[in-house]
Amino acid sequence: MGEKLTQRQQAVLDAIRDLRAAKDLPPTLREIAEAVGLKSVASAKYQIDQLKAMGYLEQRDNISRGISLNDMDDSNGSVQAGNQGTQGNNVVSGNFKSYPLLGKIAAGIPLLAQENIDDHITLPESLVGKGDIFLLKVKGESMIDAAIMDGDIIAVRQQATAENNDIVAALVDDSATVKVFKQTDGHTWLLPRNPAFEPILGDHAQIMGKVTAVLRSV
Amino acid sequence: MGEKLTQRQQAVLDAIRDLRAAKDLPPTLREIAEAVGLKSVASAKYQIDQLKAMGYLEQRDNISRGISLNDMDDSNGSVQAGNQGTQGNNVVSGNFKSYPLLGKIAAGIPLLAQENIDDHITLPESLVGKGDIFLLKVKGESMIDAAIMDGDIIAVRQQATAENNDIVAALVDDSATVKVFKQTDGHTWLLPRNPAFEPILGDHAQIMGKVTAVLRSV
DNA sequence: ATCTGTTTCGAACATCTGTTCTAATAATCC
DNA sequence: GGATTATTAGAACAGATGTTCGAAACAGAT
Repeated sequence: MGEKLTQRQQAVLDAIRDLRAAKDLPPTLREIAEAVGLKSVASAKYQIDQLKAMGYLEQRDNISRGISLNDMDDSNGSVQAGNQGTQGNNVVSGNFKSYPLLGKIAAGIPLLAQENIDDHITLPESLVGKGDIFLLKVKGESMIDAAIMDGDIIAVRQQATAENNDIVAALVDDSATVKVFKQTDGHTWLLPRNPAFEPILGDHAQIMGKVTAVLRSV
Repeated sequence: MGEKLTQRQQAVLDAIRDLRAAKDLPPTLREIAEAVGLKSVASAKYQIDQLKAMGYLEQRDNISRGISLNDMDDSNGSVQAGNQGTQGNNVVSGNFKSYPLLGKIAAGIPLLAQENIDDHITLPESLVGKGDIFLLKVKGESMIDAAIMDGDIIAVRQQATAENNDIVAALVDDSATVKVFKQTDGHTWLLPRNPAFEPILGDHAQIMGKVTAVLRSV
């Protein structure tokens, strides 16, 4: 079983792991086929059979979603010199979670209360980071020089305070805003990253959290 | 949902938890029916519907083994409307696919050949759009005014041509670059969105595709 | 090119699985 | 007891899912 994995096989294994994490449920053959770009279920099954024969996974007969991965990380001999480097820089893999997308913030209600939640989006945790994360849709161009555009979705890690130059989401007059956090001689400022906008005095603002990711669909 | 559970309901919940633990897979309605001693699938479904209405579990429509228990720790009886942001129960929305992250582009080789693929990332299709999508890691600041930073990951929909003002990924001298596509009087230009960079004559460039999404971890 | 082995596809099929209906049974209340 | 509700059962159906087969597409070697 020490064989080297083809790119397709690696993609299938990655897809199984990610899909399982994303939905908290092992994928079906069709889901695998679609995720990997195979147009036939039979092709997915073919790949599964190969990987099964190589010992990379198990599949229970005739059981829906009966695929389970076998942990065979490294330590396996016969690792050819070939593709070792590719696995190192895993940008995203593994943990997926469902994050709430906040809509209009209602005054006097806990941030993550049902009333504030518009939707849920499942994303890789490695993309948005650990902690209590929620999502916000950016309105306006005040942060354009920080490469955050109108309509972008930002991930925010909940925290009551921040450090200088952090990009934070804050609640000012019951509406959420994204700005750069800056504290000087006793005052808190929320700075835009756009010359056309004015800094906001943030002494009475409530820091929602720190921006940990930016997502944009164009 | 403060109702008291009947014996049968408790048995169903226990069975779901036990079966899931035993096989590392949520049970089907028939498996539940057998475990609890119900002779009809419909009876199991009836119980599931009850528990679902009471909020003890979720079930995804028409998805096999789509039952997941809701953590409602009875430790505190006063469960007010403002439920904590229990991240656990997903409202998983949309299709997930595994997309290849391209690394260094090798000359004369099809874009999506094995040699070019560094990794795979599974993302919601709704984020990156439909079509043949691949991912690229952005290097450099040439698109900063389009809110694309160094280190961002972009999703690219493969297509050989583009329309004016599209943001495209193109292959120039065997290296990938992200620019704005512009065609004027017989010439193709690849325009940066940063005054510090010069336009590139793209007549001999190969258009890889159009940028459909931008992802950034900060 | 031809051969050979691998991979993909499409379709048909069998089975698993969720859904919906009706009727029968059990439990509860008056 | 009778009436009402809750629960179970059965069957038929629809959809999801795994399996199998043959042909086609593909890649690599001869």
